[in-house]
Amino acid sequence: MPTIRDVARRAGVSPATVSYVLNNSGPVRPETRERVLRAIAELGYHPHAGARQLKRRRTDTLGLILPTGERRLSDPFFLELIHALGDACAVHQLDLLIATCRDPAADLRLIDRLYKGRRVDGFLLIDLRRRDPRIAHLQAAGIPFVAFGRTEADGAFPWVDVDGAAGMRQAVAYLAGKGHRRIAYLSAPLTFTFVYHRLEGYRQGMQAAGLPLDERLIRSARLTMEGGYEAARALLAEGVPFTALLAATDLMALGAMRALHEAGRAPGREVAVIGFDDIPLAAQAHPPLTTLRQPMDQIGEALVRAWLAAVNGEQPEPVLLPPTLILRESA
Amino acid sequence: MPTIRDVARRAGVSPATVSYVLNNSGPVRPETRERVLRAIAELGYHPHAGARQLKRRRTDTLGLILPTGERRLSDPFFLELIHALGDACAVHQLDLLIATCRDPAADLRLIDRLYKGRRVDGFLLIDLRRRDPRIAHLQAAGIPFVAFGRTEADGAFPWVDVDGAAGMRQAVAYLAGKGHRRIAYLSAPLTFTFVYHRLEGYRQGMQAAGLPLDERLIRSARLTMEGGYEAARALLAEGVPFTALLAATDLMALGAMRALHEAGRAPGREVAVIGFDDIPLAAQAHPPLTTLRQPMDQIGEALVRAWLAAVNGEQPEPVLLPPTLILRESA
DNA sequence: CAATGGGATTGAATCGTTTCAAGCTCGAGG
DNA sequence: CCTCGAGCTTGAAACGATTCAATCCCATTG
Repeated sequence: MPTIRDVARRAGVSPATVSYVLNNSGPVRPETRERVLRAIAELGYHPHAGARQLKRRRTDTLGLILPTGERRLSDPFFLELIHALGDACAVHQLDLLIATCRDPAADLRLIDRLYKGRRVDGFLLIDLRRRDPRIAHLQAAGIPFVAFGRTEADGAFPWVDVDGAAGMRQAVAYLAGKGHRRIAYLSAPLTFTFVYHRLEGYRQGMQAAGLPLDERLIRSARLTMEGGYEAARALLAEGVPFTALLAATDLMALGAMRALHEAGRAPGREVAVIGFDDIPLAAQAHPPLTTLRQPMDQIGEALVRAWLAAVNGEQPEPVLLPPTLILRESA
Repeated sequence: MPTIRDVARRAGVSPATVSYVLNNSGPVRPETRERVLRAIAELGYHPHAGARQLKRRRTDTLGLILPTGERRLSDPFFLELIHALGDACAVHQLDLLIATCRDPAADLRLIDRLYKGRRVDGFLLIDLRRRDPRIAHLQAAGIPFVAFGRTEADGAFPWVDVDGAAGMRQAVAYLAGKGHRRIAYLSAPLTFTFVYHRLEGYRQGMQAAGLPLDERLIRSARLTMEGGYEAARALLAEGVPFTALLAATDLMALGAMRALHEAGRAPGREVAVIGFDDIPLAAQAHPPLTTLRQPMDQIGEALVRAWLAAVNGEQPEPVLLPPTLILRESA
């Protein structure tokens, strides 16, 4: 494999000059630059990442930790997120390092190992809890990071999030506009911040629409298809009347639709259903699921941008992106 | 951040000794080792990845490229795969670098950049086509890799795969054993090797069971839920009789179940349905989907193991893992 | 008691970059 | 014709580990 010296020799210059050309630092005469570039191309030279890293004290690598213990992230949404992140990283010439962590207690150690071992310049936190110990740890250790999602305190740390409350308000308003008055809501354990915000949005929406808030219409279930199915079944079994149903995630909405089908209350026709996320499955459901789309590309881009700022020692402003109501046939 | 010299100074030894302790290379007296380990712990020292990389000519990093162009990998199966890989990497103290590539033509260049820039020691190929240009490229360039899946030629390269043909044979045998004679099969574009193998397995299974092969029962569709839905609908619309249905993937099976429901032919009761993959959604379907489970943990482990061998210059034997028939209520 | 030998330890070179300070070239100005 | 300085270019010193060869220590043996 050619090194910078080989390039230098071939171009008849010194390694320093090659470096200047590579990084656009330092003044280089156009014809010299030309010669260097030609030599690079001819040799198929690529700078050695480790060596650069050693000297520049930068890895240009972003660390993403996938929790895989209690709640294994099997929601297809995360696959979309990974794709979006990968794309955004590519745009900014960054690499994406993914680590999994079975033991939820061990992820702090994993973070330390990756950062102190200079494998990554900083982290991207996903799957945030309302009280998230990772935040304090990272802040205390002075490790740059950006979170996808917020914590309860909304303390001063950089995050990017989708405005779940606004989304749900919009959904409720839409349903209310169509005459629905009894709108059920499938929530989930409030450990996760986004679940909490979305529920708040529902409440605010109901209030804004002047609709009474019947707590019996609010159910908590697991964040899976099955969770949605069971919650909807329970709701139907208890005979609490409702004409529309909002779910915290698409997956739950899909499960709920299943329950409605089985109960003979055709989703879309007899009961309006709206989900959240717009996973690929949503469009393929029957009927196609009306949902609030998370702007994946913007999320990826915002996260990476904020991450870069954080790594450069800045304090990037939080970013709150609006979801978009995608009207399909389920509502 | 402490370096190896700091540790050495604190332990009263030379950097060389610390290195020996860290890597278990070279002889070190127990009490010296003890002192060094204490110093490491006290300082919270982690070796600098870049520096090691530079000297050892190893990154201990495995590259995974997610194609994201034509066929964006939105099948939840890939999320499971990523998890399994991450876990296996953790076991072997490796890091997992994920890159996405929008332009299908550009992935060869991406491979070169990552490898020649010594960001990874080798690659993991997924989503294999029957004729896959990446194989030739990697072989020609002498870049270590392991594929998840095979190509048509089954040329001499290391791969790990799940025996799709065996799985489908088993599924057909199971159905035949229950008295089914007319078993429909939802296939997909044969570009992907696994699709081809699974179809072959179906054919072999039918033959082995002494069942007639009615080509009208074999449909090709897209590898999505919608694809399965449409294919099943077409099948029903044409009135070709069948009492059981096999699909190339769970996602397709899920779509087909939807079509059966709509046509009033209750899956599980009136039509037996079997999928392939055992994605998390399968167990949550209604009825829960009988399917062939891919042994994710074994796959991850086998891939990483083979990858390590390949990186060490060996020619690891291909590994063909058997899927397991998971009986649920759909068949 | 001196020589020997093997295990433990160390000094120094090296991996491939970046970057500072120093050097070179060449045209303009005195 | 010399000096000066701007603009390019370069030599060499890091960065933080690994590893070979050399040295040191100490117990054993003749």
